[in-house]
Amino acid sequence: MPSPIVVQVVVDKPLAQGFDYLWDEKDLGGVPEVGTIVEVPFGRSSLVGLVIKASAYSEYELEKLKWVTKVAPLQPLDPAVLRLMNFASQYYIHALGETIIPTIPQMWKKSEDWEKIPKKLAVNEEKKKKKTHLELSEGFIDEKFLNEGQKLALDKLRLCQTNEFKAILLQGQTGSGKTAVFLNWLSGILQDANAQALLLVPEINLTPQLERRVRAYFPDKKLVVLHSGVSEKVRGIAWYEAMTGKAQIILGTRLAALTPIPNLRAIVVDEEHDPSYKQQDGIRYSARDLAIWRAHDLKIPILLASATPSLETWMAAKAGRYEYIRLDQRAQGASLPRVHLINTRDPQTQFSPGDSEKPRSKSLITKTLANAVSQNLENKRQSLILINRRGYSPVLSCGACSWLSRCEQCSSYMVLHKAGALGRKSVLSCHHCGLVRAIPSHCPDCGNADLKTLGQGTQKIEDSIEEMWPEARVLRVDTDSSRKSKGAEDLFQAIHEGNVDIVVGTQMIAKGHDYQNIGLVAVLDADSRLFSQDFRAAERLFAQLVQVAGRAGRSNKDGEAGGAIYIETQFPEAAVFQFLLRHDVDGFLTFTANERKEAGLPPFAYQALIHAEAKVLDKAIHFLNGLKEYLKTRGHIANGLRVYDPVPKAVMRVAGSERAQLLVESEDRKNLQEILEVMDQYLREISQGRISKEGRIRWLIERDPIAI
DNA sequence: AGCACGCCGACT
DNA sequence: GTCGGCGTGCTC
Repeated sequence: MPSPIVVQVVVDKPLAQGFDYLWDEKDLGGVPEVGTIVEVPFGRSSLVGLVIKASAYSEYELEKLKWVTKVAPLQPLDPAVLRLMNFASQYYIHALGETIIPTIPQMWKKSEDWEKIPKKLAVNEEKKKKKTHLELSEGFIDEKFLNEGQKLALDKLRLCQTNEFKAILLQGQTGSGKTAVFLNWLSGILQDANAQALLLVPEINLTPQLERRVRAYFPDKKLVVLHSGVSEKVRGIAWYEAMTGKAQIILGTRLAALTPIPNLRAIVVDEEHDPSYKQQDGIRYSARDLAIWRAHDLKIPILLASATPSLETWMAAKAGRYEYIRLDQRAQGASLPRVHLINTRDPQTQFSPGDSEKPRSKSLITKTLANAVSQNLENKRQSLILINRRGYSPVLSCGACSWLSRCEQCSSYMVLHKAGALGRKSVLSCHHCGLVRAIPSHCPDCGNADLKTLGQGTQKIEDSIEEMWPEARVLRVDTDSSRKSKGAEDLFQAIHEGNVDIVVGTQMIAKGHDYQNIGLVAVLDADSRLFSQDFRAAERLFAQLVQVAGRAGRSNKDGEAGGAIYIETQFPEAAVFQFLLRHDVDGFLTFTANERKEAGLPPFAYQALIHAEAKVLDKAIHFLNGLKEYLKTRGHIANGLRVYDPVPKAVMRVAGSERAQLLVESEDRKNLQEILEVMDQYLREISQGRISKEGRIRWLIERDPIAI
C-alpha cells in the first residue's frame, strides 16, 4: 500500500483549524501544491477551499478522511501572498480560511462552472484583440514638463533602491502634482516588462478620472482595476490577470491590497491617511498597513502619498524610519486658498431681522457666507457648500410635547427625507438600520398636528439656497441624489461642464475631483465633527478641511486669484482651525503628536477593541466583564497592558440588538498581540463560531480600530 | 457559520 | 399524540 497524499484545506468558516483530505493523483491530474483552490465535501454539502499544506500524514484518522473532489483550473496562489494572508490572519485575529477565501473573486469559487473557465478566458482574449486602442491621453505630464519641485522629488525617489524595503512618504499640498511624480516613478520601475506595480486609492468609484490618467501614463501596459464597483465577471478576470502576472498595473481600493501579484516591484498608497483604507466588516484590516508589511516582506519600495499624512506615517518619516520627500509648490502656480473662519457666535456674521436677503426659514448659512457666495456668483465662479448630513432634517419633533422621531430599532433618530430622494413620498429614514416610515401627520404621543423639523441636512440647505439665490443653478450631491441619477459621475460631469453655480453636498464632493472653476468652498457643520468622543476626530476633520480647501481655486486661469474656504464655527480658536488658517500641516501634526503622547494614545500606544452584541445591553456588558475578569484572574493584565471597562457603543442599539465594547491598550505591540491571542482562544472555547454559547453574544476582535 | 440532533411545551 | 422551540455538538 503506497502512502496516501494528504492535503490540509482551509474554508470560509470561523474555524481556526484546517481540514485534512485525501488527494487522488490520477483523478485530479497531478500532485497537490500549496495555494491551490479546490472543492471539498464538507459536512453534507461541499465547499471551495484552499490547500495550505501537502504531506503523507494526517493527525486525523486516515479512514475518516474524504477526498478532494475538484481542482480549480488555476495556478496556485503565490507563496508571497500566502505569507501576507497568514500574517493578516494572525495580526487581525481572524481564521485563515475566512481571511483568504473572501479575497478570491466569485468566478473562481463557483466550482460547478470551473469547466467553462478556459473557454471564458479564450473568449475574453479574442474580445481584447478586436478592441482597438483608442485611449485618451488625459492628464499625462511628460517628465520634462514637471516643475522644479516635482523633478527634485522624482530624482530623490529614483535614488531609492528598488530591491530592498523602503517606505517613502511623499507629502505635498493638494495640487502640488504628487500623482505626476509617482506615476513617472512607477513608469521607471515598469520598464522591466515583467514587473508589476500596485496602486491603491481610497475610493476609485468616485474617481474614474484617475483611471484614465493612469492609462495615459502607461499606454502599452496592461492595467486592471479592482474595486467593489467592478462587476463580478470583470473582477474575476482582472484578479486572474494580476495573479498570473499578465497585468502590470493593478489599480484598486483596499481589496486590491490582498490580490496575488507574483512580480510585485513597487506599491503606491495614494491619500494614505484616508480612513476608507480600513475595512469595517469581516476582517477589519488596514490596507495601508498590510501594503507596508507586504513591501517589507518582498523587499520592495512603497510610496505613501498625502497632503495630510496620518500621524503614524508622518512620525515615522520625521524619525527617519521612512524616507521623507516634500512637495510644497503648487503645480500650476495656483495660490493657496484663503481661509476664513466665520464665528457664528458673533452677531455681526448673522442676518438681522431687517435684512432684505434674509431667508424666510432659519438657515445654517450666515450673512457673512451669503455675501461671499453672492460675490462669487458675480465673479462667475462655482461654489461648493458642504454639510455632512444627508436628508432634509436630522430629526422631527413635536411642538407641544417632547416627542422626537426615534428609530424603533436603534438608539438614534430617524431623518426626514423630502420627496424625491428616497422615493416619491417624503419619509422618515433611519441611517443606521435602513428602516423607512411614513411621516406621521400628528404627534404619535399627544396628537398635536404641529410637527417641527430640527436641524438641517443637504436637502434643506438646497431649499434655502434656491430661495436665497433664485437665479442660481443649484445641484445637490450626496448618496441619495447620486443613487437616483445612476452614479455620481453624471453629477460630477455637470459640475465640470459648468452647468452648475452652487453645489450642495456631503463630503462626497470633496474626494479627489479636480474641478476647474471653484471659487468658494463652505463648510457648514464643522463643529459637529470637532467634538466627538473619538480622539481622532480632529485629525480627520483637519484632513478633510485641507482636502476641501484644495478644491478651491485649483486652476487660476486668467491669472485670477485662487479660491477661498469659509468655515462656520462657534470655536474659531480651536487648534484645528488655527493651523488650517496658516496652512500649517506640520504644525497641526506636531501639536496632535504632543497631545497623543501626553494622553498615551496611538501612535504612542497600540489598541484593540472587543465588540459584543446581544439582545440587551446588560448581557453584552456582562459578557465583556467576564472576559476582563478572566484576563485578570489568569494574570494576563501586566506589563503596561491596560484593559478598560466595557462601555456601550456610541449608537448603542442598532436594528434591535444592543452593542458594547471593551478597549485594550498597550505600549508594546507584542504584548498586545499576546493578550489578543489569549482572548481569542478563550472566546473560541466558550463560543460556537463568533457567538457565545451562554447568552448568545456575538463578539469580534478588532485590531488598530480607527474610531473608538 | 451552518446544520443536524435532541429533548420539553401548546396545538391540530 | 405531534410541531417546533433553540441548547449542543460537529464539520476532515
